[in-house]
Amino acid sequence: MNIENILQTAIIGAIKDLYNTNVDASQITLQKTKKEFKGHYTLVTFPLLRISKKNPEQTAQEIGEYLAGKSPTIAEFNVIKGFLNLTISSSEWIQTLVNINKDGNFGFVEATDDAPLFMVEYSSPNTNKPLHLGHVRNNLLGHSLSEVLKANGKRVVKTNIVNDRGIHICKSMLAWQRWGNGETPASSGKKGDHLIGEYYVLFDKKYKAELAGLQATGLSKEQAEVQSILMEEAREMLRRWEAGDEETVNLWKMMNSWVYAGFDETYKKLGVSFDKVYYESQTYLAGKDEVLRGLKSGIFQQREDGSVWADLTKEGLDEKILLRSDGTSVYMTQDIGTAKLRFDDYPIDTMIYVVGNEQNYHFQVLSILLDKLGFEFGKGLIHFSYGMVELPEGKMKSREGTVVDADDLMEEMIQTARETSEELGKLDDVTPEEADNVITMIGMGALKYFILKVDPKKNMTFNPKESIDFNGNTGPFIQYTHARIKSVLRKAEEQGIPVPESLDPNIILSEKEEGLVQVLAEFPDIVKQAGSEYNVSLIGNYVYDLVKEFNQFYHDFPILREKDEALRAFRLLLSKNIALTVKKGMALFGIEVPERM
RNA sequence: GGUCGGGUAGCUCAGCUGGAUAGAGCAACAGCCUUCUAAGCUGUGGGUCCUGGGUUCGAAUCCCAGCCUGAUCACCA
Repeated sequence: MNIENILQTAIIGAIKDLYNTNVDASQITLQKTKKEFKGHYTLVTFPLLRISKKNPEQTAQEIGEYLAGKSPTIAEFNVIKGFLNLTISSSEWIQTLVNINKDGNFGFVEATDDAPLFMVEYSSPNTNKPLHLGHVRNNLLGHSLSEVLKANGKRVVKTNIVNDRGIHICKSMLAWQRWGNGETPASSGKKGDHLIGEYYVLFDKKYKAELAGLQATGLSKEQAEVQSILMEEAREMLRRWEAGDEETVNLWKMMNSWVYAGFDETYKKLGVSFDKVYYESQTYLAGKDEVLRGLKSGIFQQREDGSVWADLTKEGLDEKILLRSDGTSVYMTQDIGTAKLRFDDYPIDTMIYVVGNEQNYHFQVLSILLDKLGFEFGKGLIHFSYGMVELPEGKMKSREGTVVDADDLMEEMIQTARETSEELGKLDDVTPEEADNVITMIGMGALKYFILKVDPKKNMTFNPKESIDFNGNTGPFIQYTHARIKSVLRKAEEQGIPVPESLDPNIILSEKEEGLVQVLAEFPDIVKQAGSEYNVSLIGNYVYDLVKEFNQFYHDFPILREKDEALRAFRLLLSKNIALTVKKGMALFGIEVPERM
């Protein structure tokens, strides 16, 4: 039972005794007191005037007097206009801190075997090019959301659907076959996904040259596209693949394995992982069966040309094609198939798709279709929709070479962290291995925090320069503060000052100290809110607040030089628990915090 | 054109289940290192919360209309 709940209950009791009326918690507006006023929590009395039948000041005064007289929790109160500001007693904050310290799982709920099962799909790469900045946001959000859900006591299966089939893959394959001279990741030293990406680009280049050549002979653009030999060869390759031609399939397998090795490296560096990976090459046929089943039961309709459609005009949407006239699958068909397989594999309660907001419509439709087909999670599926990542110069465009490659970006971040650290003479006293470790944490922390602190649904601007700024609301600042706290704790140990388990309840605390405990105590609510709203950015902004408050405190109130033993004990225990909470909060972002930096 | 987002300080972003004088960081300027880590701290300046209506004791927050902006509306994925 936290202080806010205690207050709420006390206020409900006060209203019952004073005005003989029963109210529930939702009718009580309790908020943190603004900094410029004295107090910890503020009761807004305006909504209660109907019950008290008195003016705001009188109501606030009456409730204040009642509470102060009855509850030892409340040390004092003041009334400003209709606002009742309540000051919680120091001993209550001290008890709160001791309780937090005792709770090894502070802020986290342990999952039980029958807890709701969430499946979180994220990443979803194509195998014809390396991951870029947009994927970075996707992967970080997916991973972080999974961690937040786990912290809320949910069972989570992280999944990835790899788009490993289709014409785009064939383009890379064809280009490699034609112009590759047998180049492999091993022979060239290139990362597999980058190697394949190069051949995809090469195909595009050659294709464009071919088109230009054809157009030079007087053909229109459309005519040239039809006559293109390269494109026809790519299509032919796709047909051979679908027919199971051994040579083609072997080439496909070999090149895909290079890409997967490359992706694995990137995922590892990003710190993301999956419990179950699906491949579209293995799921796209299942969707077709589902659509045919729907056709048979009259949910879908077939047109004269053989194509199958879903009529969603009743739902306010359009008609949607599910099978082409030649019987082949479209994107939606594949997603239905993948959903079915997942549903067969796991007792999913909630399915979450971490996919960019350009697919909002797609998921709206998917939800309806799955529901019509009888999948229980269909109606309740959640599209965790996030906005685009733009650069200060504008949108990323592969054609214009403004795509930021994920591997390059991470390397750049870590490199900058290294340069800055060396410049400042940090890490002079540690081994090169430790230095590398810390530098990686900082570079990756900067990147992850910068992206995750922004509300997912908003488009954001990623400024590489600013993201590597080590001041302000950044990952490194949080990591830095953590390192300082750990330093204090280390020094305390060296000096033989123990971090206590319990505290003298009669210590006189400053407002700053009480305020810090108050912020610390909010952590479980923030985790809960982030989980229920599927908005992970709340975590980052909370941790930043906590860390910032501590940093300010840290300058004004020396911990180890405090002469009063009891007060010093309090500050040590507070520091320890703030460090721990920062670590837990950052872990929800997949950000490591160093012991020293 | 239909649908769905977004619009808050010069810039990047919080705040949005309605509450007090709208907050951070960056950038600018002025201070603070014999002190538990200065990757820090303190201070100053900076606002039509897109506009106009409405609901309310009270609106950045809710409702309506409009403006700007992004996404989407394919036998692409």
